[in-house]
Amino acid sequence: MIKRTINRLFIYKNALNHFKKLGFVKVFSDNLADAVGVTPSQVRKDFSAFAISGNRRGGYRVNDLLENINKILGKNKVEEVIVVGSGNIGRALIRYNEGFMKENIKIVAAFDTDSSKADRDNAIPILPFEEMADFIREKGIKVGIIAVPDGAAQHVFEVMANAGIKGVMNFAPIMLKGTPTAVISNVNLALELENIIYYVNAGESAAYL
Amino acid sequence: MIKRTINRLFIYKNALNHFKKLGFVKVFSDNLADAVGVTPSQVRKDFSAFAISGNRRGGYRVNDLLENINKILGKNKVEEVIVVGSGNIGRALIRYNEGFMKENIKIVAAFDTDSSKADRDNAIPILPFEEMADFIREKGIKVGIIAVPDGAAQHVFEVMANAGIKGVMNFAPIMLKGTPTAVISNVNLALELENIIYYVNAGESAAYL
DNA sequence: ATATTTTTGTGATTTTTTTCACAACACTAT
DNA sequence: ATAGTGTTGTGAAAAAAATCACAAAAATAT
Repeated sequence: MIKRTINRLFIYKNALNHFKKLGFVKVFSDNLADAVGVTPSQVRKDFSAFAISGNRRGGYRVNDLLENINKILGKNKVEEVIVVGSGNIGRALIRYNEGFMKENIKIVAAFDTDSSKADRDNAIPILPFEEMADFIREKGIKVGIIAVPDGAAQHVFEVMANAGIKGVMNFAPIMLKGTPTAVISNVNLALELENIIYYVNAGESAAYL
Repeated sequence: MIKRTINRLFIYKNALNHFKKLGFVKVFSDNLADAVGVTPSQVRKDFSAFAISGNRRGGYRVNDLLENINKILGKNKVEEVIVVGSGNIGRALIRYNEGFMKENIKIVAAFDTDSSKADRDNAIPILPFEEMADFIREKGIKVGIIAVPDGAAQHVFEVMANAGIKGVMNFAPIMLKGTPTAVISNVNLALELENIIYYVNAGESAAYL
C-alpha cells in the first residue's frame, strides 16, 4: 500500500512551504529528508512512486515540486467538515479552526445531543444532534469528526454514515463497526501518551514513535 | 522493531478492560481481534512475542491476561506530565485531564511564555515558562507536551530536554532536532484530517488509516 | 477410552516497506 | 572538449510486519 507515501507527501508539502517561505528555490532530497526525518532515498522513492522528477544534480525546484504534490494530493477547494460532540475535544477543535483553515479545512458546524448547548449564532454554530443528518445531506458534507463519549460514538457514526459521510476522524477509543463505506482514522491522545511513557520508563533514549 | 506490538498491547489492554467490565472471564484471540481490528493471528503473535500464553481451546483468562499485559507495559504508578502552551490545544488537554487520569496520566502543570496567563490557584496551575526548568528538575518530570506555536516549539523542546525531560508529545508540525535523549511523538491533527480527505476524494470506500 | 472439536502457539511464507548502491545525467571547472 | 563532482532515479537487497497453515493441546461428546 502507498498509504505511508501519501502521508509523507503531506509532510513534504508542509516542509516545502516552509522552504518556500524562507526563499529557497531548489531543494535536494536530503534537505527534505532532514526536514522531515526520513532518509533521502525514501524521499526519492516516494516521488518516484508518483513519477515526480527533479534534475539530476539540480535537485527539485520548490515551486514545481509543490505544484506536483498538490496535484497529487488534490487540495484546491476547501473541505467542509463537521464535529460531533462539544465537550473538551470538540470545543478545542472548533477553536482551532484557524489552524485547519491553513490546510483548506473548515469546520462548518458542531452538533451535540445536549440541545441546551445549541448556539446558532456562533460563527461555527452548535446545533442539536437531530439536525445533523439533514445538514450532512443538504450541504453534502463528506467528513465528520467524532468527539463524543465512548458509549455514543458507534451510534453517531451510524447516523453519519447513513447520511452519507465518507470519512471520519474518531476520538473515541473504540473500533467503529459496520457500513464499510467510510474511511476511518482513530486518534487517541491518551494512547499516544501511554506509548511515550512506556519508552521513557523502558529507558529508551531516543526514538520517534 | 516491536513498536507496533507495544502499541497494540495498549489497545488490547483497553479492550480487555471493556470485556472485563462486561463480565467476561475468558476471551479468545478472535474476540480481541474483532474488538481491536486486527487478525486473530496478529493477536497471538503479539502475545507470543512477550511469552504471554493462554490455554489451547480455553482462550485467555481476562484477569491473567490483563495482569500479564500490565506487567509488560508497567503502568502502576501515576505519571506526572506537564503541558507547555495554554492556547487551544493546551487548554483542551488540561480540561481533558480526567480522561488521562483513567490511564494513570496526570497533567500537573501548564506553562506559558505569556506570563499574564499565569494562574497559580488553578487545580492545574498555569505558570510562567521561566519556571519550567526548575519545576521539571524539582518534581522529576519525565514527560512533556508541546502545544505552542510552530516557531516556539524547538526552543521549548531544548529547554525541556536540558532540564531532563525524556519523552515529548509534540503538537507543532515540525521535526524537533538535537539532543537524542528524548522519545518524541508528533501529533498533527490537521495532517490526519488531510489524509482522510485525500482518501475520501480519491473515492476510497473503506479503510482504516 | 476414543473420537471430535476448538483454539492456541509458532515456523514458514508472503507482503510491505525501507535501505542500498550505482548507472545515468547535468552542471562546473579546467 | 574533458574531467570531475554532486544528485537523481531505480532495480536489487534487506528488513520489518503481517498472514498462513497446521501440529499440539485441552475440553467435550460418544
